[in-house]
Amino acid sequence: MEQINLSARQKKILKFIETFLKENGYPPTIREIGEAVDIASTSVVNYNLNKLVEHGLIERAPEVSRGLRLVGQEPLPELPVQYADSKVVTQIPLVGKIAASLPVPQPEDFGYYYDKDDLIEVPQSIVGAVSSTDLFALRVTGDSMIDAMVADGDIVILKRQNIARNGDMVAVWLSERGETTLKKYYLEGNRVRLQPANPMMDPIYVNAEQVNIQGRVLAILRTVH
Amino acid sequence: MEQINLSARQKKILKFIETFLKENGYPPTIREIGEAVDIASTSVVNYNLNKLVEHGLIERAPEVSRGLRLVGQEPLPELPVQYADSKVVTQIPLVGKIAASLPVPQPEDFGYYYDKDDLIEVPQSIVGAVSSTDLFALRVTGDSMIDAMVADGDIVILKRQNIARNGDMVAVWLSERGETTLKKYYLEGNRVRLQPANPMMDPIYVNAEQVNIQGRVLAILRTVH
DNA sequence: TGCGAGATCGCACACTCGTTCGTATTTTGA
DNA sequence: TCAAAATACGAACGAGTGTGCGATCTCGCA
Repeated sequence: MEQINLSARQKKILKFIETFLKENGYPPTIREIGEAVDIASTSVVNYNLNKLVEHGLIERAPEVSRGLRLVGQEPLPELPVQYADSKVVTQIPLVGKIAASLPVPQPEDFGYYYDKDDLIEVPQSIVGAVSSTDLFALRVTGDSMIDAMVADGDIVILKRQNIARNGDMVAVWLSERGETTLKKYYLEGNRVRLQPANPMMDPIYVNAEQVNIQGRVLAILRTVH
Repeated sequence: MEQINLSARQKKILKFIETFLKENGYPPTIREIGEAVDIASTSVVNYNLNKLVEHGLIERAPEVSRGLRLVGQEPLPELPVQYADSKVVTQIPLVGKIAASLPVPQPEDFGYYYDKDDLIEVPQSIVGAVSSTDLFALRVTGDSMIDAMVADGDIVILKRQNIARNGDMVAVWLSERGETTLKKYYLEGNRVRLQPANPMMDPIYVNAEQVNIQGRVLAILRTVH
């Protein structure tokens, strides 16, 4: 049995490819990998990717953009829940908070273990058949989402995904404004119309490349005391 | 249900994306699709891909090479989960709708039988130990509750009670105005201050005898789509 | 101290690939 | 039958993207 000896960078790269693929349905580019794991030079990413090929962990198609494939795809660790014969509740990790001034927490920020206190229970009738590993929840802090009809203390239940369909309610990071917001998403040409849920508020328009979709909003939950 | 009507080309494209993805692990480019289905122009492929997006069969990431994803091809739906022994959901009847112009439905209005479709499932962690016979749910219609941060289509989960403590969020019927509203309740002397959940809105003051408490709000649930 | 292999960096070339635009052809509906 | 809408075409632009190369850095080892 060959001993696999990966550097920290190579592990990060592998991990990133895995999550990127799951979220987007297509592999990342060399530059996207570099940005994600803090490598300035594309050639270094290329170098490490070739190392991963040598170890047999990935395959590459030469001269092909996003020409990556994971081999030996390991299943993602499951949430700590029991299976039973009837379906009722999905447990969703409450992984952080969301505010206008904060970017949405990323998976590497919280890893795959969750505090038991930070599990939100949601009836499956609400989240549907979405895989529970794609779900996460954030607590809203501050009143900055008022135009999305979301109050301080509300819990937003999201499906992690980076692209959306028109009309979806999404959590987006606006790079130019340095701002997180919840809006309805409409791609119109090469700009995006972000429409507040509150019908009395006006939409804002942003160039598509400045809109980073963090997840699609499935539900909003407010408990009063 | 909308009838999906695909042209032969669009079917071929969809089929090709599927097999290409399975063989390569990454999606095809527009030109690869064109070559496979005998389309000379990339713009025609682009055109038909957008049609598939309109039908909700694929998703596209703009300006991204191979930025395709099939929808409805998700990995197997997660197995439903549940605690082995304890009961984790309470079923609450959705007995009607609530709007500013309507009084809250009374028990005699809906009796003790409910349509099975009109049962809302709520985790017990949200409603606590409240007897399920005291619980009911209403669907908000219209935008009249915007100042309570409650949108059209939201579901309000209530405990039926006629008195409230200061700070409770309650559904009240204002007899003088002929109006139903959701507010925070504060008894101040012999008048009542009703404070909107939205901190930007001002409270209203009503004589105590004109305030008919219909129930205490336990939670508000909003599902998107 | 000196050496050499592995790892990293910056950069630029050339190909890849989504998008756009003007035009042509086919289909649709009154 | 005619005009509008839908679909198709071809070409070109420009940003996206993999690759190659020389230089620099790190670290173990003699």
